[in-house]
Parts: sequence; structure tokens; C-alpha cells
Amino acid sequence: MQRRTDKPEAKERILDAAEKLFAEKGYRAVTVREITEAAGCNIASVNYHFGSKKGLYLQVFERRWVPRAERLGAYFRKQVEEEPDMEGSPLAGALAAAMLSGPLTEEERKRHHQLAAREMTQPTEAFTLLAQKAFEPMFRLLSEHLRETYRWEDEQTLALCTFSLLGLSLYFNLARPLVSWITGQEYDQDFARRLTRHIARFAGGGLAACGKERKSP
Amino acid sequence: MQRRTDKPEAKERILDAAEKLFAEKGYRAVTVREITEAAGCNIASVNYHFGSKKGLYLQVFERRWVPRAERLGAYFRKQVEEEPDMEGSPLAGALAAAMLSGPLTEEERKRHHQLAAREMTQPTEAFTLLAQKAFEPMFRLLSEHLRETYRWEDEQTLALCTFSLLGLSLYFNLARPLVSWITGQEYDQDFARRLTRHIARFAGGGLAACGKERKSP
DNA sequence: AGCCATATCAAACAACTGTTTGAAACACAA
DNA sequence: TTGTGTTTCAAACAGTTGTTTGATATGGCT
Repeated sequence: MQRRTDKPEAKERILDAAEKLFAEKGYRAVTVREITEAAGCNIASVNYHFGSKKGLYLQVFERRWVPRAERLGAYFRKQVEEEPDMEGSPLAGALAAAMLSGPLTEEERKRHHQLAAREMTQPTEAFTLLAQKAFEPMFRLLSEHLRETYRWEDEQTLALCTFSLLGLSLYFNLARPLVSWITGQEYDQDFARRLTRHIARFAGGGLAACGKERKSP
Repeated sequence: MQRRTDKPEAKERILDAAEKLFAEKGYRAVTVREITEAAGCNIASVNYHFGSKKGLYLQVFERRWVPRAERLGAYFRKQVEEEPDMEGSPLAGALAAAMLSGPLTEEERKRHHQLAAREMTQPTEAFTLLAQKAFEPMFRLLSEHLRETYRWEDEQTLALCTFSLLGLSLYFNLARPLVSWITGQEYDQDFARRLTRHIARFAGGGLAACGKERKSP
């Protein structure tokens, strides 16, 4: 029974500030005071709107991360359909393009993958959500596509190849600090493009070594 | 000017307990009380021996993580020299074997990669240490080996392939929770072997797609 | 023995944590 | 207007945090 006219905010502002801070510093390192100050509202509002700090954390995933992951997924599917001519695996290329360039701003992308990185390596209650709403569907999609475009000697090989495909794009996002430290390379637009081409080519070779490509109709 | 005869401990016990806890729960989530209780000594000993909690954290990397990384590196180099006959890239196979089976116990391996995962994705002051003492040397080693065994069209392609090689092994360690959640697969010895073979094969194909293999003498 | 640097301990410290409270402000409907 | 449910706020709360303190013990030295 809402009746507001002027303020669809506060709750949203808290979600935004919280996501930014959780991504940058991690759950424990962020204080409720920090969040509410950044959101420009009172300390008590977190508990009022979200029950608790942990409730807020979960809502950040439910209302910010998951929708963005869905946007990402939609973009990826569109890219796959458009069949970009790219050396190597077009599927890997589309995935890398979605995750490295894609529909998100660089800021969004950083947040998105930083939050994901934490949950992937040290899962909390939010992990199940990510896995169910983003990773598993993506895994199935990739897996089915590979099943149709390649012949596989067994199911496990297909699964491992699917993970490798997903892994390459994930890795180059999760390990940004490492890549930047060793090469001095910033993740600018140009590098993202080169990285995308590389992932498509490398994964293309990897897939060819593990399965037999079917002739396309 | 030490003179102890019976007790090379306490400090060591704290390092052990701290590493275990930091790996399991992360820096902020672990309390000094927790560590000292697990180590069986007084609260004050952390500040006495290490100056501060952060000092202890850094020492965990310097005196536990880095030495283990060096053991891992040595094992890897030995594996490479022995040239195991493995389908695909022997280099990738040796790396995967070192990181997935290798000289460490499963417990050590978990700790090692969990600590590394945190620092790789959300670097703190310890990151430089890891990068200098472990990742960069490993990167150079891989890179030089690839330079000798393949012909490359340019330096950047070589660098990206080196990262991909390293990335596959890192990823399958960092993303254990994800892999286990989707497949239900535990990381037992058998799976580690299968994963190693897969990584060697997949990376072998990837490398072949990006560079030209030189004939071995 | 006495001496001295090292190490351990229980207790206290000040700062910060997430959460709760009860009052005030607000927006709308009657 | 008054009444009602929602939202905001300053203040306080109880618990936990890393760190410090000063006393006490330890073990090797002369």
C-alpha cells in the first residue's frame, strides 16, 4: 500500500551505496554507518528496511546483482545468435565479449565481478542465489551449445570443457589485479577487445582438442 | 641471541593457527582471541610477537605461504624436466599436476589457494609479496618455456597465452565451490587426475591455436 | 646465589560494532 | 482539520574488537 509520489529512494540509495562498498571492501570490512552515510540517511534505516546488515547484503544480490547478471545473459544470448565471425570459438568470443565489454559500464562490471569473486571463492548465504540464478543457467546454456556444435566422447569431457570456457572469461575478470600487476596493462577498451579475441582463439583450440566439431548446416 | 632449548613454539603455533583461520574465514572475520585460543596461548602474544594482527597476517604469508609456493615451484620445475608424456601441453599438465595433486596435502592445498584467491581478487598489503615471490617467477618460467617451444607472432599473444595457461590451473582451484556445486563433484584424487589431463589437453589445443609449435630436437 | 632479557598471563582499555528505542516528521485519506 | 500508517532521526545499548598494561614466570648467564 504505497502512496509515495516523490521518493522512490532511500531504500534504493542504500542498496546502491551498499553494493559499491561491499564490492570494494567486502562484507565484514564495511560498516552500517559507512553505508548509511554514503546513502545520506540515518543509521537505523538499514535495520528498518532490510532487517539487518546481512539482510541488506542478500538484498544487494537479489535486487542488484541478479538483475544485472540477467541483463548480461540476455546480451550474451543475442551475441551468440548473431554469430560474430571471430577466429576460434564464437561461443567463447560471445561470452568474453559479454563479460569484458558487454552492456555494462566499466564501473558496473568491476562491482559485478568483485562481488561474484568473493562469493565464488568464499561462499556465503548469497552463493546459492548466484549459482541458481546466474552460473548454473549459464553453464547449461554453454553446455547445450557445445553439445550441439561438437561431438563428445563422454559427458565429463563436455562438462570440463564447459567449465574451461566459462573459466577463461571468469578468470580474466577475477584476476585483474594479477594481470595488471605483471603486465602493467590496464583493462581499457582496447585491451578488453584484444582479450576477447584471444579467449575466442584459445578456447577454440582447446575445444577442438577435446571434441570433434560438427559441420554447421 | 636466542638460548631456548625446549620451545621453538608459540610463535610457530600462532602462525599455524592464524593461517588456518585466515584461509577459512578471511582476515576481518578472524579475531585475535580466536587465533590465540586455537594456538593455546595468551591474547597478548600476537601483539608481542608480531606487533599487530595485520603484522601477523603478513608474516603468515612471508613464513608459511611463500615457502610453500617455493616448494610448489620446485616440484613443478622437476615435473617439467621429467617431460611426462601427456596428451596436449606437458607444461600445462605439469602445472596442473603441481597445483592439483602436487607435493602438498589436500589440507595444505586448500589453505594455500584460499589465501591466494583472496589476495588475487582483493589485494591487500600481502599481494605484492605473493606477486613478487610466486606469481611473477611462475609467469616468467612459463613464458620462457613457451617462447622456446612455440613460435609467436608477437609478445602480447605469448603473454596472453601464458596467462591462460596459468589461469586454467588457478581457476579450477579458485572456483572449487562453483564446480562442486554445479557438478556435485568432490575434489578427490581421482578428479584431480582427470582435471589435470583435461587441462593439459585443453591448453595444448589452445596453445596450438595461438602459436606454432617448434619441432623438438 | 643474583641478574637480565625474554616470554606469558589476567585484566583492563578505548574504540567501534550492529541493533534497538522512542520520539518526531511525514504523507495521505477521511 | 484529525487520524493513521510509514519513514526518519538522535541517542543509547550491549557486545565485540585490537591493543596495552603491569605483574609474574622462565631460563641461561656470571
